[in-house]
Amino acid sequence: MKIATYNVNGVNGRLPVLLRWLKETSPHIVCLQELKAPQEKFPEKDINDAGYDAIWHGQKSWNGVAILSRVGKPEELRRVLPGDAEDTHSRYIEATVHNILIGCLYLPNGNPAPGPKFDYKLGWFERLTVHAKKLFEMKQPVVLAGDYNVMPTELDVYKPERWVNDALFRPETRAAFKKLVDQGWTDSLRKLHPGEKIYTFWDYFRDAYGRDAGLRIDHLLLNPKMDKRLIAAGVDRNVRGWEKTSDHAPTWIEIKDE
DNA sequence: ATGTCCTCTCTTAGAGGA
Repeated sequence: MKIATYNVNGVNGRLPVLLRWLKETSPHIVCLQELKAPQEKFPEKDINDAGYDAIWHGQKSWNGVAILSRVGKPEELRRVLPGDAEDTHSRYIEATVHNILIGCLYLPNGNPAPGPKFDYKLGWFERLTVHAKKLFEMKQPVVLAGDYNVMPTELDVYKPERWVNDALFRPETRAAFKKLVDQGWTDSLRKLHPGEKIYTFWDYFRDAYGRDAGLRIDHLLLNPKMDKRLIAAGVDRNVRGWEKTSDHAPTWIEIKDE
């Protein structure tokens, strides 16, 4: 079974790309981020016609997350990350799918740093870490998938020295990611491809994709129950080369069926 | 500083976000 995460950068503007990718690769469960669509403008019919059930949490203009499944309708558990009643961004949705707990997240970008946006990012990260601790301790297999807006190590950036002051790579951000992973989570792509240069995002600027000036910022973290079933992991980087494509590429894991 | 692409609006150009 294949579980994927994909920051689509506008689910309606990107619909042909999304549908083509779903058709060509047939992932069983998909986490989407950056829908950039209000709740009522999610293309539910097209998604259903492609063979997927979906739940989503939209927002006008920005953010927005969804979980798609062709192995049973996602049973929604929550659509807000706990810990801040004032937080109105739609950046988290969680469901049980096929007896797997799926957390789909879109962590704040945080630029410019330092500043209020960076503070919001670190605060969100802390709330995620608190919530993840509870999920980690569950008996069920758990996947925390999404756009973390973090390059965990220098290996995950085409030119680390250029990014040290950026919110995606500052020491505080990397430390926050490490604190989360150190609860015991498996960084699935890195586990199966240690030492390998893998990117999931290439800027639209200056032909970043053509130059392979990329970043690895989309991650699938697994608890031990899920890690045991991990078979393969990768990035559909060719999708980044399609017309009218997102700046992210779909990132996925393959797991053993039980 | 810049580059590009998305969405929305006091809309067909500019702002905000990434």
